[in-house]
Amino acid sequence: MEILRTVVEPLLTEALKSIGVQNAHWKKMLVPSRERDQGDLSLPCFPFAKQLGQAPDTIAEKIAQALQSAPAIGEVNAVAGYLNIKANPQWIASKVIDGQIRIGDARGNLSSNDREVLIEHTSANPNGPFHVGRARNAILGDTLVRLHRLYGNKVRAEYYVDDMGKQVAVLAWALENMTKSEVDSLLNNDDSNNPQWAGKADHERVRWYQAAQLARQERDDKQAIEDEISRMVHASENGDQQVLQSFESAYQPVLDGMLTTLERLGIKFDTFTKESKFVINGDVARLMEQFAGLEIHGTADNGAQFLDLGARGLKGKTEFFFRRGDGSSLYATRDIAYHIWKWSQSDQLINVLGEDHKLQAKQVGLTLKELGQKAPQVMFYSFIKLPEGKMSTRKGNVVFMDDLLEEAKAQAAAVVAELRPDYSAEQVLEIAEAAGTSAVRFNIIKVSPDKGFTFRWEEALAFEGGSAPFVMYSHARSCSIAKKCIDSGIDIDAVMSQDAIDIPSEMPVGLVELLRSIAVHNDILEKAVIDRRPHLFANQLLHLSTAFNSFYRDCMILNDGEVNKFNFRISQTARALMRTAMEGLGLIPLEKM
RNA sequence: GGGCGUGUAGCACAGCUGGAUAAUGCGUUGGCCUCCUAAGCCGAAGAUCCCGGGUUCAAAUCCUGGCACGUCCGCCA
Repeated sequence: MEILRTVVEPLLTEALKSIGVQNAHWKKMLVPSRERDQGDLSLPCFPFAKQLGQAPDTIAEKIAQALQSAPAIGEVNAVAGYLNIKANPQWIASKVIDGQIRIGDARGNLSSNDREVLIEHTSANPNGPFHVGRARNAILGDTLVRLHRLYGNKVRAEYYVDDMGKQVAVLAWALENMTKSEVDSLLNNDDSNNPQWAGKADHERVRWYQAAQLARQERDDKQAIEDEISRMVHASENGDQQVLQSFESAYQPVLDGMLTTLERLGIKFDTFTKESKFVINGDVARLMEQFAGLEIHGTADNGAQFLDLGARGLKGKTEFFFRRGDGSSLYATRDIAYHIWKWSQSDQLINVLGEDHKLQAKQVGLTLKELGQKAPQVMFYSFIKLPEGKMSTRKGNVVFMDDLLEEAKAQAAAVVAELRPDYSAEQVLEIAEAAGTSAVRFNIIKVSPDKGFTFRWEEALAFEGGSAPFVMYSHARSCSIAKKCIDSGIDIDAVMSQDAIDIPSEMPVGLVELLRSIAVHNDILEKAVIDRRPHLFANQLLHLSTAFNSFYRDCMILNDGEVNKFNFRISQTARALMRTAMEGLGLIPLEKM
């Protein structure tokens, strides 16, 4: 609780001086209390024991007595060698009532500094529909974008389009050289695809891609196919406009289909940058020339070139190849050119990458440093597995995002229809869409990115406990009560702007817990943003919602047509915080559900 | 074989820049709707924090050695 720390630190400095502690090392020992019942900030007194020649219990006791009181400080107690300080709930309440709690805006309308953060995420090869595994990148990346905006940063969300290389070449080749019946027969007429996605290019064209992959292994003329694809790949890497154009017409509809899926999850990008840009404009060629002059540069027998990053701390295989024997560039080389360009666009770079890219990211980072540039920050995430094992399109062991979202909506609709029998069918579907997509997002956001994650339908579609609908429900309740106030003729604007609001001297536990949660809300947002750990904020929103529900139980806002102004103001603050936090996580803040 | 990551109640997951009685949800279980949305609230039971050693006043957290799982170790992307 940082707002409490600013008050407590000077007082604690004095108190510690009075018992003989002069230096300020203790400041980093003053931490949020682990035992929430005990306090908001705690100072373990064990390290002072040796210095003062006294028992930690005694020291804690002495500090407690020497600590000057202040309006911010509620209880101070000394327990088992800890000095525990609890904020005065009335003091927190006064801060809330005075509007001193930052609400924020995840849509980016409240940027409070001029730095711009460029967050690159997703950047999936445009060769097929998103499955749940690939979507973890998009959901985490978009959440990071939103949280930065909520925090007050200017953000640019960027998609790096892989518009050259083998994967798109295969897709382009297939679309130009294979008929539908060929594709169908190669895939054994197995159309397990959901017919609902007929006409959606990512689902349609991926069949050509898959069929081509089989053709490359099975067909009699497979060598000819390979030669042709190889020719296209190399032409693209040399910036051949005609080939690049044919690639684009192959992948663009696929990419559009993928983006449609993401849009349903509230995910949007500000800019798209094509990989070929840096080949065409000569950056890649110049970069390779520059590499050749570096002291860690090396050349293989066939003329391929590399940098030996072993000298820069890379372990394992230390040769980082940036140029093939035939002189063409490699993916990582282009990625470095891309990063140099990105640094010209922004002060802070963040990439969201799967754990399989760790080595490559390390190589790019070290090379950028070798060139005198900074390495980007990276948020890595572990892969999503299915209970049956690794997700694999080839083996058909895959859950498509489009199907998941449909299923989520259908199951949510069943729940809504049962819980709210009086709602119209249209209303039910609207709520179901919001609850379903939010649930899917939240399910992925709330776990730590570096934790392996097993996708289970029953968990993704759980609509209670620690889920998005739980949060949405708390928020909807806060909206409902406000609406009720308006409906009973109360001028809520007047209540909100009224200066003197009495703060009750007695507070029920639900209210106190809500105030404490509000008081740490922005601390946790900051930590989640700086540490790139969105799940921390997801957790906070869960706590805030739980606290709101307890407050709602304990504190009547509307009683016999009379509004309790204090409770109403607290409720409205919580409502605003829940709303912006939900937007920050990409959940849809319905006002009624 | 080497690098990196993960291992915490039946299940899932938080805590990991050392600090108290290891938090939360599901599941199990007991209560609460004549009272602002019960998708809710309140209570109970449930944990050798993967294993062994070490550092420390203090280890789930740091070091070290194992084990298990994931991932990478392409002149692929």
